[in-house]
Amino acid sequence: MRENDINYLIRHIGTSIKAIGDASLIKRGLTFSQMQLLFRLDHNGGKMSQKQLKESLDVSHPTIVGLVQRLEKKGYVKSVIDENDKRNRIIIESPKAKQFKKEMFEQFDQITEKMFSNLNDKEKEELYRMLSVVNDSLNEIKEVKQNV
Amino acid sequence: MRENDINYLIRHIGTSIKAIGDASLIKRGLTFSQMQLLFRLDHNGGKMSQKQLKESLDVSHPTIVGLVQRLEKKGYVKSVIDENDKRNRIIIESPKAKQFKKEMFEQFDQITEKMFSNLNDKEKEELYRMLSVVNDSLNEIKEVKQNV
DNA sequence: ATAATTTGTGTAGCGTGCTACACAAAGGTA
DNA sequence: TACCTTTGTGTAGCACGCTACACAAATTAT
Repeated sequence: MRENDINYLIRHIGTSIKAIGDASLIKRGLTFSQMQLLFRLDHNGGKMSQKQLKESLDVSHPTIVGLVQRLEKKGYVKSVIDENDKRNRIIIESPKAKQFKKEMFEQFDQITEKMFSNLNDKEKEELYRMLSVVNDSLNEIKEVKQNV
Repeated sequence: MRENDINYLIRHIGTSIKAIGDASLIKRGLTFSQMQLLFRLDHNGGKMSQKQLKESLDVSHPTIVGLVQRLEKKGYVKSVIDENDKRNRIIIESPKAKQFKKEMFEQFDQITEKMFSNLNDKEKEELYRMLSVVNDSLNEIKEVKQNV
């Protein structure tokens, strides 16, 4: 076992998670990444600035712009300029999102639960802990690179 | 902790691995995914069919086509039609790849090692084991979906 | 008050993953 | 032999990551 085997596996799992998530959301015209955004938005009261969303999901700002634009086009989200600070774009859960969110989120939980069903609770905790350690290391590495 | 926190983390780590890998390979004009392909190719004697590569990396065939085309354009790989079976495309390590591979692979090992340096050997083994379990579950889920 | 900087966003363009469609080569069947 | 199926590739087109560049609004400094 080499370290590269782990990162190959992580990347491969990431792709699979996305594929399975996308497949089970296709009926609603949503993708896994779009669902993650709606999830965060809802758990923050259904109203966040684009900047907050970017930080919550930890992606680049062009990525957020794309996600929001596609969600808005499909009517899951409305976006308006903040009149108090016109640099800010405020993203708001649409009535359509509110209407479907209960069943959407339940379905989503079911899927994600199934993905890890072959690990027991203790293992899941341990997996989460180790992944957090790795994630922190990677963030440090990225910061160092930025300072060079 | 919820299952979705794990898959968020996995996807986020995957993105970070790619970003760090890409950044450290940019001097050679390579990406992390391209490097993974060169790695597999080299460990299989420097000569594989495109089909074999696709299966080894477990990606779709259009993905392999893209990777190979970009690597060939940069001279890291040569691709020829198999005269015995003209459906097959054979991918061959170029002299340039052979020349640089020792230092490239050493550098690559260093980077990947650093990513998991905050876990001890036992933890790495355990992480690898649990990820393998999850990966197997996901492959099963994907197969079921295909049969529907 | 004016100029310089910071902040938040948008666009362009690329790599890499995917599915869907198309096609030629090879193999199997009538 | 002629037809049908399988196999391996290739292309089109999309989503979603990213960096680099651009710009207006807000803030800070002179």
